[in-house]
Amino acid sequence: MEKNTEKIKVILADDHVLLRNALGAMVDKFEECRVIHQCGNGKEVIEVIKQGVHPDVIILDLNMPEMDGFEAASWLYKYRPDINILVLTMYDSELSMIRLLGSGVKGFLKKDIHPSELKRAIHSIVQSGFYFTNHNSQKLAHLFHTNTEGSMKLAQLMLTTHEFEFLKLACSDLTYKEIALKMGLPTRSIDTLRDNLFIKLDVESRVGLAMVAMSNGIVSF
Amino acid sequence: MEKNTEKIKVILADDHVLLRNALGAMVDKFEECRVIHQCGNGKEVIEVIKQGVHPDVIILDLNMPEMDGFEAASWLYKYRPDINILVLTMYDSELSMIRLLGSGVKGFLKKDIHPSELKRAIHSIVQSGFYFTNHNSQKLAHLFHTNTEGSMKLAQLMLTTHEFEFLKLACSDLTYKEIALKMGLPTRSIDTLRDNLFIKLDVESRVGLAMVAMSNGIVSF
DNA sequence: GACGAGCTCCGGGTAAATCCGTAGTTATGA
DNA sequence: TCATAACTACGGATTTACCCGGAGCTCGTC
Repeated sequence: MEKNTEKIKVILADDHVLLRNALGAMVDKFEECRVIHQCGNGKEVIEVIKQGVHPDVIILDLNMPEMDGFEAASWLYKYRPDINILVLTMYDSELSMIRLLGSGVKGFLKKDIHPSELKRAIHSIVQSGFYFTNHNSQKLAHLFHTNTEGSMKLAQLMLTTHEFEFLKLACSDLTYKEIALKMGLPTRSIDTLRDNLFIKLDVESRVGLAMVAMSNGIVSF
Repeated sequence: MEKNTEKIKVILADDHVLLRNALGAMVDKFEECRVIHQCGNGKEVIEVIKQGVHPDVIILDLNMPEMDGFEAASWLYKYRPDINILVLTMYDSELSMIRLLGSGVKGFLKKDIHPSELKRAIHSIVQSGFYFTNHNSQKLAHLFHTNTEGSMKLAQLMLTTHEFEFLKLACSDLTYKEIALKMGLPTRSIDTLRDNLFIKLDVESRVGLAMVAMSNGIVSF
């Protein structure tokens, strides 16, 4: 079973068993790869890692129950910064990309790529420690581009802890007053948080906030 | 290539190339099945069908660009009611189930099932014309259960054309007044639409509506 | 026709969300 | 050290969202 120890050891995390299995079969067919574990959420990943398993790559889905890709990536970055993380996402969002970069994620893949791209990504991240498609690179380059609107846009997409927490709570039936209570902040501060997010995320209503949060995988549903 | 014509001919529609390919490879490995086409959206499916291709099963994803699973299923039901449709969805939603049943969909699959379940589903829908998991059956049975809250709940989940249209428009920055304009209805009617949907969908704010719409695949994003 | 059910429409009122401008506090860096 | 920016906090004014009750309308059923 475990004969060929030179193979790239991959852990796959996605809550959809069907797709995870299909993807796992595909990765296993890449000759130099071997899926050593499949997990349904971030917690399972961490448990496996804690048991001493040391993969070369972890392919993380963003939306998962129990513990999502964001949280899992943050944990891994903190306690096992040597493990390469490749995030596989439905969305093409600068917002989550920025956050994930902060969590030490070194590669992004949209789910609409060609299988050969996945293969290339795995090799790239193992060999060079990172993987970005041209598309991603362009986005990043554009974001970090100084002097222009680029850097402003980057600043915009850096959400503070409060903003992030608020954004998640805004995706509910809760009143701003109730959200303020939950966050331990005065209602007025919530007003400012909201107003700032309206500008940062380029929306003009709470529904807009909720839509952005969902379409960027920030809230799981 | 096309030697074994007795195989079950499958068309696969999902906008995520990676997952679609992985899934296609899996289905192709089921000995009695053969994926004859892969499509990225509903429009492509319809084009293929119009060209005279006649599959035994079409496996449809719900969220797709251009033309989503709802629209594709409706078209197929109208013009090719003999083709079996199997809907593959991320969500476990009674709301979309009801709507899809009305579009002639005869089988549902959540993306978190085991591969063997997919195989069983394909065979079942080809042989008996339908496929429901125990879970689905229970949901349906519960919905159609007369005399109790069941039938009421069914009625609740049957959205009118206006309600459906409003629900989609509610997932935006538009004001109710603006939505009213777009729909050509007086603002007061929008009020009633909203109030009814609050009850039907068991939420108590517009954000709640948006969340339900998104988590049931009613709005694509 | 009488009836209820479902859809559309309305008035008036309260609470919430949104907009405008202002200002204190911290951290960062020239 | 002073300037700058980012975060937090506030007051007051306006618009929007939400809630309550009522009423006409069509349609199918008995």
